[in-house]
Amino acid sequence: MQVYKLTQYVRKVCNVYEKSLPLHAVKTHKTDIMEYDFREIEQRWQKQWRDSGLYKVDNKSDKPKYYVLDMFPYPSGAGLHVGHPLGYIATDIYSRYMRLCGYNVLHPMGFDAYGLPAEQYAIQTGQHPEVTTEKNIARYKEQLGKIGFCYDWDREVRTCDPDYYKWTQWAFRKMFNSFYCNTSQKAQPITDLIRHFSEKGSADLDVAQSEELSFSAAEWNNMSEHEQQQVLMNYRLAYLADTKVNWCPALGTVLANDEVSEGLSVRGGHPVEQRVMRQWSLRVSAYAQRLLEGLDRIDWSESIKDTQRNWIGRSEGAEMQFKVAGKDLEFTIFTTRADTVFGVTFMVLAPESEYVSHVVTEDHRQEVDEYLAWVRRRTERERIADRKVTGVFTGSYAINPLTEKEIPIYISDYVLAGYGTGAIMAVPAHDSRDYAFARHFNLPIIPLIEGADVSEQSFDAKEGVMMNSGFLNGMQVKDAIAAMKQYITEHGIGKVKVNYRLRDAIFSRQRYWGEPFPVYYKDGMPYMIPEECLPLRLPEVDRFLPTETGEPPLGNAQLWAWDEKKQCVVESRKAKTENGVYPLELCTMPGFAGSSAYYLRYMDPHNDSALVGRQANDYWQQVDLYLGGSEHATGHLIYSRFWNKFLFDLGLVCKDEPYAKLINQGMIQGRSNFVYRYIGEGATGNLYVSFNLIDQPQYKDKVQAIHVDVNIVKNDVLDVNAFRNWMPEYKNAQFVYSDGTTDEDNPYIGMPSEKQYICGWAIEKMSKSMFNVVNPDDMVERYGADTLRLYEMFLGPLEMSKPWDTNGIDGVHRFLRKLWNMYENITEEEPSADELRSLHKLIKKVTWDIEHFSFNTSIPAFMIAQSELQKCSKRAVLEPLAILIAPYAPHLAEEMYHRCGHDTSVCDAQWPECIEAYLVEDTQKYPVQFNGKVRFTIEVPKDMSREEVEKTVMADPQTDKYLQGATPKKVIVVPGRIVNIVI
RNA sequence: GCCGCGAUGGUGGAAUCGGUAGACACGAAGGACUUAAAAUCCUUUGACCAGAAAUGGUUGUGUGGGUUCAAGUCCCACUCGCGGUACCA
Repeated sequence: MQVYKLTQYVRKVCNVYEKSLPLHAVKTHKTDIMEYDFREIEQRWQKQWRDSGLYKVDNKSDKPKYYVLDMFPYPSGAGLHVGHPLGYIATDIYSRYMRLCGYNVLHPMGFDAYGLPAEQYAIQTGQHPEVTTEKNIARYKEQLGKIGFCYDWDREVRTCDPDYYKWTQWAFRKMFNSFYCNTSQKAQPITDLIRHFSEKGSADLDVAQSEELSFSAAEWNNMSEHEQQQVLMNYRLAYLADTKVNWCPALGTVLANDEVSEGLSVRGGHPVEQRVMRQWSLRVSAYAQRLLEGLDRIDWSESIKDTQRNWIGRSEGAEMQFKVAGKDLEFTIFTTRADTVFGVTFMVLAPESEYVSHVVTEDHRQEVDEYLAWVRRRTERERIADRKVTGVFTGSYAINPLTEKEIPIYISDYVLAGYGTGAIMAVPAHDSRDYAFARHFNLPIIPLIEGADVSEQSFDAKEGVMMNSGFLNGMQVKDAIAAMKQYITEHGIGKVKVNYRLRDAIFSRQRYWGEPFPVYYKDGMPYMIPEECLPLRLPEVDRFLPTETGEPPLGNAQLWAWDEKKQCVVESRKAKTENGVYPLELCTMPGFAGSSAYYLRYMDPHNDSALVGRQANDYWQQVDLYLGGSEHATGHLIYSRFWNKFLFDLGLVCKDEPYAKLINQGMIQGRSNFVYRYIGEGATGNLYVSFNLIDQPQYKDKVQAIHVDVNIVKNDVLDVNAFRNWMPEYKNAQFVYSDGTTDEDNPYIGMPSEKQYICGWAIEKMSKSMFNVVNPDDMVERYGADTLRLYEMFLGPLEMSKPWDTNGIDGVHRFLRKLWNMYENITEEEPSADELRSLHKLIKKVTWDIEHFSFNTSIPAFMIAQSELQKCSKRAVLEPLAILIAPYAPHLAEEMYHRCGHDTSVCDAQWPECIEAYLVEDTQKYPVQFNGKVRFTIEVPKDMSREEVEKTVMADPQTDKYLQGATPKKVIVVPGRIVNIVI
């Protein structure tokens, strides 16, 4: 008895062990059918493709071009999980399909290799970020390589490669030397502006600028070089300015708006505070209107276009001047509700507004200073979390230009310095924020729209008939806005103005691992390193932390000064001692610098005289299909469009939009599993209750859910031994199994028994901390790349988020094996009509699916065709079938195609054409409905007329049964579809 | 709050033009093969009701209305979930 149980135990342990082995390794040998040895097949073909350069792409071809791009991955230390390749598989399918359709397809891959995580890791471990980055990239490439993508690796780019960042620096230099002309609506060389200044000063100028300056030509010409440079900074597209920035103390750097979410850094979740610092910025706002208009001409999802429209935030309104009572001072506000001027009962300035110091009266100074200090102390996060009304009276009054009444001027942080003019006219009756403020400070609220009840809340809608508004009374809101705009323009009180929410991008990072700026400082004034000296290489530092004096990490570099004469980098200390040697910029560029134009570099990756050669750019034009996550909507996808438009203005690229079509893939979520630790009375912390029991009275609310590694759970059944071995704290775990028995009822502790421990589950983000990460390598190892590719697509629609559950993968693996078995003995027989119908049905379906990016629906179509053609071994069917599946399962397809007698790659075959004639069936099935309910179906000849179908149905004996003697009111026959009899 | 997306069996999902809802796959149950297990194959599988069975019926796509001969699909109102964004004047 004992002996028997022991052998049984040994066997079961072996089985558990075998489960983790590749399928083919445990398969018994079968002699009747050939084995699907996916490992051998995949490795052989991957080598063959590599050796033959099958995926090398040429910039010259008679074929039409097609450019497919995946979003630039950041090579993280964690490697890829199964969610990452989803989009890459989709684009790979599309690329292979387009190649089969006769296109010259560019499908490159590279790495966004600069970034915070590698540097944080360097700070912690002292390892150079270059070393870890190199290692991570190698790992990524290995993982990607196993999945069988058709990337042309000769075109790989890395943002941290000097040959690459040379062009990032080069573009920055160009931006520095450009300004944006509003009249021509494009970037122009700064030399044009200098000429204008020397001829006309600031007159007749309509350009993008930080602030409005006014000077004559004479004044300009009398300025020192230093002063002129200072003025020019107001117009450059890459400019240095004191800006209110998001400072993240934990990361020791400034972050862009899109890198901050709810007051925390997106990377790492550290608190962020506001600070004023001298930073490089890119004048993205100059392009706001073009970025907005461009959206109408590109094929992107409506949701991402909407996100960008909101981010750009165009609003049409008016700027108006308000005089300050008793002072020779007026200030400007921006409003979209010019119609509400008669209801303005107070004014509000942003705490940072430059007007503040001018309007504060002596007796209010202390109170105001205290308030300003308090506002400054608050972090961004506190401000968002705590929305209570705060503010302070300045002691001054403004004069309403229409009512001539005096109204108090307040300061409050609900008015933002960075938007409009940093000052507003408050209309409490029709703006909820002004309303809350007015209520708090007991300020008057004057309703301006008939029927609006403002006793409880403001009436914010832009509709209704005006009242209490002088000459506007009786007008509709829309008309009143127009009328008021005209009035203020004519009376010189203000002007019509369009405002954008989009702000300039802060471009400096106080970090090491990024592109160095090609900039040195002469008397604090920045100068560009000559173009021919690029790239300016990232120097070595001995530590990656800020210097003792608080300078960025590059301050630690020994070799980091510019010798203007020798035109080279020299020892940092010489900047203090030698003439003609100047300090170099210590900040580096942000993450989006290197990813803004990478798609252009892929077109011509080895060109050392241009970012992209004219010919290469003319050939590839722009990205035809871009696929990636929607999280880049307000970051990369705006910057990249901006960067491209700038290069377009300079005549360096031929298209003003980089990505013609954009698809956002959904996220692959994790499916987490849980065990339930008993924490009730007498708990030892060692007892785990099966999921199906946790609602029973003795366990209810007495268990604690704990994440368990999904890799030791199958179909929600826990491998209890693997669990005990998983972590030391679970070594002595005891279980209450699904049938209520415990380990004590099962004397052989440690023996896998029939008793099952059922785990709970939840759909969560795929992450290490949830123990739900599934690795693509493991999937390739166990099932093969082709199975993984198919299963990733099979999971659901590309654009939708969906959970990963490894359990379903067996189904597609079985399908591939069955498909493979059809190719054993291929014959030259003529296919039957049925076989041709199955094949051409499939051709039609798969072609439609790929063209509509509906990859998930193709897999069932293949499965159905496989089962219909199970017995077919005819080359005339099997060969096109191999081509059809080639985009999805390239290794297997290659093998099958060669078995059909070819010695060239299936990649260069021709996509089969659907011949409609084969699809035609001679009969047609009609579901017959009575009052919309299907009762039976009839089968009639295909070409039967509507009348005859009706006659046939009415003559059918089953019809009498459902009519029950009644006469039909109406019989609807939809040819080829349905019959509905209305009684 | 605002904007966008979504909701279909135990699970992932299908239904592409308003025309047989639940294809395909997983899971589950039962069976065959096997000393045994794995693998493989076969059958059943939305729910409910009737029947020994064949089968027949009712109900059913987040909720409530509507349009239509016919609605998962179109219209109106709402609920919940996910993502983005937030004093943007």
